[in-house]
Amino acid sequence: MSERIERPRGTHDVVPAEMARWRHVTDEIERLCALYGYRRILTPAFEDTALFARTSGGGSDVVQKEMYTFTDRSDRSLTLRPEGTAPICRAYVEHGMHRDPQPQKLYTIAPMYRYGAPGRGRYREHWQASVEAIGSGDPSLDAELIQLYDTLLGRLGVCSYHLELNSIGCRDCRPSYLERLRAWLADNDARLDAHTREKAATSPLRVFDNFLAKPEPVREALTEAPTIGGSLCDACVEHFRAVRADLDATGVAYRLVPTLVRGLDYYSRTTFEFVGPMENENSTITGGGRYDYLVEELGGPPTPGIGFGAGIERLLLAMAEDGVEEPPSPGIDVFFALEPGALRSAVVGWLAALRATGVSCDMDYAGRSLKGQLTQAGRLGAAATVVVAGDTATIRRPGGDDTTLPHEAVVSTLSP
RNA sequence: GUGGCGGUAGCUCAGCUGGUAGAGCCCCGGGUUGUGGUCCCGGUGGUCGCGGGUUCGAGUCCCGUCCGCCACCCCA
Repeated sequence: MSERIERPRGTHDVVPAEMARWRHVTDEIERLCALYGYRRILTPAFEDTALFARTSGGGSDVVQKEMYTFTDRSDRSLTLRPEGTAPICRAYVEHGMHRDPQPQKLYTIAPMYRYGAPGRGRYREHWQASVEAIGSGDPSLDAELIQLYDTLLGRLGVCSYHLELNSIGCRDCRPSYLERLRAWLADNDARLDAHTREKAATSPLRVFDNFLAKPEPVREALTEAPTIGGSLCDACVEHFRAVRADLDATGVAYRLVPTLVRGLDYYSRTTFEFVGPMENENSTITGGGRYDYLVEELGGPPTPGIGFGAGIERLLLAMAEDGVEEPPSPGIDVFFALEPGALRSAVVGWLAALRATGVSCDMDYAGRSLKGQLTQAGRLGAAATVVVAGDTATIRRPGGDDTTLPHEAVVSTLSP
């Protein structure tokens, strides 16, 4: 035997046995997106490295240590997409969608790539639904998008989760907040630990990350730090109020988390995360927010936008965690089992004729005994099993009476 | 990337202080059975993650490496 080749670290296969669950999730996403007016878009798996380097932010973990970047044979720097928003915005600009009716509601379901340490619910290649509404700053759109995902969780049977919500301000108010925060961090430097100091130097907004893991004195100190919520400009306060009002109106529960900052730098105003029931730390099933400057940064006109990335694998884990039953996989219509001595040539013709009329059917290709063939019919969930003898065939249906027919009548009897 | 735990049949796992590999499920066959379910009998299937070392002898001990999981970190 040759040396065995295994799948690369951090990747996974979706085998047929899992496909019913997988399809259940993606079908529901597609159904909801259609219901909310989102249209599907497909973008390349790799992009110009600059697309992510410029938009995600140089200080972000994604850019700093998680990008799959490579040069092709012409020395172009390319990167396997780590997230879905920037590519969709790039396509929005590139195809002049800003000239189409606004907002453009777009979504994709596609694999994303991040070179991080793998674990449960954490993959180097993972699938995400990326749902984006570009071209409107209406706060109702923020709420609608959040409500869409909330509805998805409900439809999929996930109930152990909560929604964390925050506003991180805009161009007008965030800089002054940052200034105040920086000043506070400098004044209180002695009360911080090394980790927090490091964050304070690179991305001050993130000093609140992982709050619960910090030493008690540091936590105590940070509770005194100014939060963005107290520093929003009037427009941002009003926007956030309107978002919450819509969420209240649609019955979406949320927790205000004034320290919630997202991992990508392009966000502004509304940010949110849905946190699921998983035991380990990878329990964020969806994260998203508003990105009112992203399109502009990509060379388009000033254009607001909002979206989220929903991890498919984590959704599946959350469903498993909540004990959601597997949807029954559909069986085939007809299975042909041959008595010893029956001619296969006739059955081959019947299969083709029935399939042509839309009847799904199959027979044994493993040399099984009749009993084995009947077992196989059961495994395939056949609605009808046809036991083929020399000149006749007997149609069996679970719970029904057997019908024995001459060969000539088989196809017409089984056709719809 | 750092630290901790783990890796035995397709799956879930057993294998005591080193003596040369087992169970259940699955799969295949036979029998039973008023039909494809149940039950009974039998069978196929293992580079013990990989490589090296210690030893008369390694699944078992040591080193390296790969993979998984957990924590840190961050997120989907």
